[in-house]
Amino acid sequence: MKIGELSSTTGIDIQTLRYYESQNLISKPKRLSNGYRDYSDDTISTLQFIKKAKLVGFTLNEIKELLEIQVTKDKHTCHEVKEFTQVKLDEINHKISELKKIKSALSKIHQTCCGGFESAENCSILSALENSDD
Amino acid sequence: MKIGELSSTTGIDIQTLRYYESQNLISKPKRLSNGYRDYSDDTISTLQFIKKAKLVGFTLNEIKELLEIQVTKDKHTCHEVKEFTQVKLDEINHKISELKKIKSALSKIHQTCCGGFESAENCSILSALENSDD
DNA sequence: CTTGACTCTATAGCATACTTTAGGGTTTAG
DNA sequence: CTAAACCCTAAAGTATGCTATAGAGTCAAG
Repeated sequence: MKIGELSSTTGIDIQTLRYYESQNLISKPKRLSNGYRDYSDDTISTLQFIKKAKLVGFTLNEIKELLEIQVTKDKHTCHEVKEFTQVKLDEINHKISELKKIKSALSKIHQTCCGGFESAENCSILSALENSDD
Repeated sequence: MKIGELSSTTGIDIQTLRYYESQNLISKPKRLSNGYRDYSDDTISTLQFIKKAKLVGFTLNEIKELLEIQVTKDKHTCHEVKEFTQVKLDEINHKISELKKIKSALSKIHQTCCGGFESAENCSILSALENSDD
């Protein structure tokens, strides 16, 4: 699979794919005899993961760490992996709970704010958050 | 409340506070007779919201939009607010569901990966995501 | 056999979100 | 009254994550 196909499959710009390679987010692909990059199908799921992780606020470096989770004799012990995944799980739980707060505030605005003729209560995200009792 | 106190209260750098002001994320505070900024307590909750929204991947511009939600005679109609909050709610639901997928993959690694002596199955985030059937 | 679409490397530029620097005034404790 | 700790503006610099440009080779169709 050449870079153009990978790009249209994943919706990630060709330049960005080369950039990700330079940052070691995706492994260096084989090359065709003419020097063109020749990607394996596995790369697609890596890139889809990168897109999703970026969406929810992980940096490229954090994503690299997530992709590097592995237990190998010479690199990472079980203990390290357990510890790292726990830290990341805590982070993710925190993110989910913050998103839920923002969600309930927005829901409140969406549902009640425009009930009457310009009823002004809970019309700002901050007041909707403050009054949230869930 | 002077800028230093606001900074230590919120954990946001003084320079960053002035930057947020310049980007109109927080409103311009009153000034003391000596020209020092004099913040009201309201600013704290705005800044806490900014921190949380940043954490979950909103840009400063998106955060500004969220903070600007208001139904006012001359600016935003109910319809606009309804539409905008719906779009943001969809985005947030998407983020939550992506976070949950990553969470369940990490959980799987955390729980099963180190069960035996370097059992190698599901030890990468991608294989844990692929095998996820929830 | 050439033209247009594709690929390559290397480098420069850009948007976002800070962060630091320079140069200066203000306040407060000793 | 001075030194440390605080505040001010304006402008330059930095890190991250792309995005565009230049200059060149490759390939497939007509």
